[in-house]
Amino acid sequence: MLTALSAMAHETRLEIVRLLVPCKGDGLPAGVLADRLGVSPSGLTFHLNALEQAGLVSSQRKGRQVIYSTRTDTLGGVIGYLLNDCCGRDPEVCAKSEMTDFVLP
Amino acid sequence: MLTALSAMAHETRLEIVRLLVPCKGDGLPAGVLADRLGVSPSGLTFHLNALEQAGLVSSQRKGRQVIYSTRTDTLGGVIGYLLNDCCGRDPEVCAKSEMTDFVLP
DNA sequence: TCAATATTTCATGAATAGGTGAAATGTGGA
DNA sequence: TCCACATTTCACCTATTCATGAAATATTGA
Repeated sequence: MLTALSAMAHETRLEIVRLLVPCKGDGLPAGVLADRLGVSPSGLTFHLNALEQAGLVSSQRKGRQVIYSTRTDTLGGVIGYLLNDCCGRDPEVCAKSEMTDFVLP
Repeated sequence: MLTALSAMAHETRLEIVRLLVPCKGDGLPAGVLADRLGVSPSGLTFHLNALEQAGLVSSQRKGRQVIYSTRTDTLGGVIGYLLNDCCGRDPEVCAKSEMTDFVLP
């Protein structure tokens, strides 16, 4: 579980997840991700490996491209872990997590 | 937001949060945390600083002890950020986050 | 087979995280 | 005031993370 949290605790990797989630099962090729994020190919691979090892994304070769997509089960699992296991479904925490206008203190 | 995620992406710090959440506003003194976690005083301070800077805990001196408690608003905010901002309230992610029996893949 | 495209692997180096223990600080009681 | 307790600060060291660029690998089409 920690590896999944650590994996998400990086700007580029969080951005990868944000780009992939709306694409659902279709995913996006590594090259497109690299372009949109403005990172080098090898840099992207580094981060994709971290996400894949954490079970947050999966990959599938299609021709000469490699398509990456999110694993919604793991993604939900991480959030559920924080909500249930770590915060014990504390009512105040849960209530705040429903709000969409949160700004860091 | 990233600092909060990074702050939680560490075993000791996650454990601190888990110990503090059920204590609500009462919190726990640093010494008690150090004992329960089996970490050195200076090591504990290091992690408490990270959590406090991320807005996840707050501290208050009471006599010679320093009492730490969680900030449920930030805690909920982090989870809400993942759920709303990062995963766009994706139905599958949300559904999985409600489950309490998740095991890492 | 050759060349072009897409991605990964590898070696290198800088920056940061985090553990340890000694010293410093703040607080209360004798 | 002096001492004990509770916590923080500091210096030091090691391991890890991450960025970079060159070389290697896989795939397709000419």
